[in-house]
Amino acid sequence: MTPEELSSAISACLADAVRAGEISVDVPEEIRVERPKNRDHGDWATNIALQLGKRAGMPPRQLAELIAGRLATVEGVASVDIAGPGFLNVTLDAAAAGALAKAIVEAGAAYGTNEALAGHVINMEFVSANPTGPLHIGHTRWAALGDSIARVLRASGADVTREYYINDAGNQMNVFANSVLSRLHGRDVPEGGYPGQYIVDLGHEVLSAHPDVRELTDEAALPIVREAAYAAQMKDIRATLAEFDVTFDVYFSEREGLHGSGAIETAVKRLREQGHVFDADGAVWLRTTDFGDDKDRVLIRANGEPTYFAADAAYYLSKKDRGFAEKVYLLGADHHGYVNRLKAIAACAGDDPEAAIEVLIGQLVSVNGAKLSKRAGNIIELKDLIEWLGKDAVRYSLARYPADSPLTLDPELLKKNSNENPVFYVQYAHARSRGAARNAEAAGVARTVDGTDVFDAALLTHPSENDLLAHLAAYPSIVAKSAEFREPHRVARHLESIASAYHSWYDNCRIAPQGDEEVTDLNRTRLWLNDATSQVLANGLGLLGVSAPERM
RNA sequence: GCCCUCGUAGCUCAGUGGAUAGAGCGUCUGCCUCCGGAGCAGAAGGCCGUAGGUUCGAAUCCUAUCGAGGGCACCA
Repeated sequence: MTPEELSSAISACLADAVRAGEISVDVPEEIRVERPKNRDHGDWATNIALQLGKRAGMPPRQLAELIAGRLATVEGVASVDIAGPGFLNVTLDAAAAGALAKAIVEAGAAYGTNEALAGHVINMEFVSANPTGPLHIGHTRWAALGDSIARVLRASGADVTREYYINDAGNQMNVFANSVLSRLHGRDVPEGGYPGQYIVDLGHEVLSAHPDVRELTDEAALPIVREAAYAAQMKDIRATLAEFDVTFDVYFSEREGLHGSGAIETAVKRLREQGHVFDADGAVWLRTTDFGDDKDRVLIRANGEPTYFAADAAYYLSKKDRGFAEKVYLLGADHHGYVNRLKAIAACAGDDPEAAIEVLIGQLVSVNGAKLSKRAGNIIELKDLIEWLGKDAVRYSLARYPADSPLTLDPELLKKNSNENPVFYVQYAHARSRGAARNAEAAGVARTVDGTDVFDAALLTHPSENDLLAHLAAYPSIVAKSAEFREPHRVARHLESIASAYHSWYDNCRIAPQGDEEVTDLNRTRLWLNDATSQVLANGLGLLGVSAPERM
């Protein structure tokens, strides 16, 4: 019996009591069932009686008794106790709890997926680093978390598109091109240009593609250099993201998608039709103050050039037109002033901003003692971070904390291949369970005998088995919560609990027989539980973009 | 000035109304003739920034205050 099944069983008990006229209260849709910290409080506990007591006009303990009496008769429930002011503490039959092990193995990679967000069509925009330089530490947190959030949302049934917005329009591209051009001629970077050795390297790349570019006048060379350097830089960014196991479904070019296609002009026109555009001081404005912004924003400058804000508006409409009802923006803490403007755009476009736009703000992350990249001009490059600490360690340590907490990573810890390092602790649990399975197989233990599954859940009676099963049982609801709150760290933390429960179980319960002992059904049943643990760890690590090694 | 985020163990951080506030690291004590000791079992360590409020119950919600970081462009 899973916590979800127990939850609906309690719900049914309540509904039954209502039908019988013993209480009068609205039965909540979802009843939270939690794993109590104290083992004396049973396998699962709920405070539903405390919550409903007031509404039902009945002392919580009395309400708890109505539920407990019914719940105790449910198949798989061994006992129900009422504790304290009205907590319900439920203990399951070993067989009812243990059946889960087989169910997990049979579900495989699908265990933990759910349909809570089915029907949601979500666009997630993140990273969106400018194509004028390499990815650095400022991009890593959202790269890791954004990708994991997308995976968790998909695991909950959502239709997610990961999008990277390329700021390839505007003056910065010419500044970038001028920097590369200067370096390629051996000159210093002009005032306000981009520093860093990588600009020189880009120059070399441009030269190998266009050997004669140095013969041209600067004016003639500039567009060639710009396009070649831009392409080379984007290639570098994509390669780094690939190394980080982060993939995007869409790379959206501002230049092609908005400026080249006339989308900005169209967007201004559409917003004007909605009645929120006005002209003043020679410029074209959007009246965002109608929707909570603290000042109106310029769309088209007095000189006729569209602002960055106009591009934002057009980009919003592009997402809307492409069918994304929900648009998620993952931004750094330095962009929070942007949120109201963004929502005002949605409102001006006639959408409900709260439903259409979700902005997640991430605090910056720092790494103690990280080497600054001379190549890229004294920043910490993501590429270097991956090479230094390893992709798994970087991704896991970022996924382990919620985005809004300021974070300082300790590289000395991350480099350790031991239990001091949480990523290795979890990966090791997986590798160990695979090793245990190999060992069991060598000892003649198999989950099936003559084509028939051998599994007797009632044999899983050890307290550590009960504990491990409960942690495995909670996994799907952790994934669902993780998707609901956009917080993959919940998955990471739970995997650590599972790893701990597994190690403890491993220490207490042998899977393979010892010495000359016969292989028993207990060995076979435990192999199911072992393999179920491997499966859940692998599924969870997969959501975090971290590998689940067979051996370490 | 206005706005946002964060103050929890020595350190890095979980914990979005429930039972004795948790994990990892660090410190201390035990456990390897037997499936991976990259492990397990245990100990010590807390005025949950501070002060009020809400209620059966608050680290959690509200108000104030102190501290840290960030934001308030016809820049991109």
